[in-house]
Amino acid sequence: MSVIRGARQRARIEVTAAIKDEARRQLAAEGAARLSLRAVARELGMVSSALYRYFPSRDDLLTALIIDAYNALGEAAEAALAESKGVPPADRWRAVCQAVRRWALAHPHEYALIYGSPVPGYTAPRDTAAPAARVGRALLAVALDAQEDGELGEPADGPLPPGVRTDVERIAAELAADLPQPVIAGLTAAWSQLFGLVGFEVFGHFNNVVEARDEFFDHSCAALAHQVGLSSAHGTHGAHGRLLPRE
Amino acid sequence: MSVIRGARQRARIEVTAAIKDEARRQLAAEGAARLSLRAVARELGMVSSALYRYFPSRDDLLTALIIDAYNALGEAAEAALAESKGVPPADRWRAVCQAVRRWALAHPHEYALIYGSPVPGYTAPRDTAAPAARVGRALLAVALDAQEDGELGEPADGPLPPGVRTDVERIAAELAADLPQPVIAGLTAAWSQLFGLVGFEVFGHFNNVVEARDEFFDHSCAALAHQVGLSSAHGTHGAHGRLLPRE
DNA sequence: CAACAACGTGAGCAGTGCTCTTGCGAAGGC
DNA sequence: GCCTTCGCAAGAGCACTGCTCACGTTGTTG
Repeated sequence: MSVIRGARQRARIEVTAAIKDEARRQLAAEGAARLSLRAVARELGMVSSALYRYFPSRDDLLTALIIDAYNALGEAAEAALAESKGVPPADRWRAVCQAVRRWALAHPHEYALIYGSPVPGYTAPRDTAAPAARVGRALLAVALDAQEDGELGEPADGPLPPGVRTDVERIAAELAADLPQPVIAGLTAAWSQLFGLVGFEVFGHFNNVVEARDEFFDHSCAALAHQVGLSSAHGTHGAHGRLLPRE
Repeated sequence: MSVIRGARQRARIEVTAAIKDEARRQLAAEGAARLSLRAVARELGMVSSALYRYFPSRDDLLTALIIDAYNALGEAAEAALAESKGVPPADRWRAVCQAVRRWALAHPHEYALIYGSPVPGYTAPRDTAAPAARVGRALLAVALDAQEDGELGEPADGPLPPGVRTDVERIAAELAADLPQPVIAGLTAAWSQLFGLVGFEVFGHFNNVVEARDEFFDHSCAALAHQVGLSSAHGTHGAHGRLLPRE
């Protein structure tokens, strides 16, 4: 299984990786719309038709890049989660959010590929589901660890509508997350709202509106943490110097 | 100025409108990526090159559609604002949010055009700024009216970071909005977070996660209203039957 | 009426995704 | 060791795209 069969399969793996690398380069430079199979092949010194031995279509290449992007973003979030072990839950939350934001700002076209308009066919393949869930799982882990340490309050929202309750119960069962129902609901909302904040910044909707991007994002994330039920230690509110070094 | 000069100018206006209509049709049917100048010209019974007398390039056509989409969404939000005059501020807030969501779900490709990945050139023209601001202004109007009626509380967030304060002061001056600073900050965040919620639903990120979309969105919007400082009347929480008829 | 500008036409260029046939060289069974 | 099979690259080609340009036609205006 994991044994390398021969020179042929090894070459195939290498060429596939080279194609993805070059495609990612063009994606980062020009955006998904400008990504061209022929240009990738040209840069790699092969004929365009040869590329179809590795990816059945342009959309399949894009799908591969989508999965890679989800994984890269997920890794960034998980790294922030691991590094912030031990700090107060609200600060951990902000650390994970900032990691997501930083990755998005550093890779705007890849971010647009996964959280912008769904371009290939308008239906995401099944393979993207698991990588796409990694950021959400990282956010959830913050809440889980906070609960373990007894630092998780319950958000004082109104009662959950019945449909939301069944959704929340299913989510709790799937992820084996033994959290209060309002926390899971708040977490789901905060998850999407985080990408609202990040998307607005990356896509330029904050131009001429918000200039102090760093501070505004951090402040808004603190509010999100509160909404989820993560108690914030007073005083550490504006001091994100140690935890989140600038660049 | 407003007098119609002759048959020629009248024809120009009509043809321009016909091109935009057909383009909008193809946009709604297939998405921005599949929109083809030649197909539009073909459908209109003219030669593709003739189309360049009206729009200098494909991107210019798309820009026109973007402005139209911003205006259509803005009108939907403003209509909800006008219709909900007199109801409690939190309910008004939810009504405007639901209007935005409904328009987005009804016009997913147009929504993707304006709030998805920025496709043309990666820099939005200046003409889009004013139409793009209409939804934000509608949300702001809810807070302004609430303040007039003395129904605006102050969100109990931490103190605003200094950079955010200057941003907020500039926004308050530009829009002549005499609101508490934390309200403006919360409003800006809620504005972007609203599009996080809507975008996740339209783009399918809630698939297999949230099924009770209507209830979840309404519940989350109530939380957003609270974050802004709009006091919600208890009891009307889950009853969105009268205010927001299903379809 | 004549000059001009706006407009529609068709050919053409460079580029795209994708298919198909052809030939070559490595992998594996006898 | 030979031979068959299969994976792979090459090249031609199809249908399509955005866009340009020279050419007539036609409404507008001095």
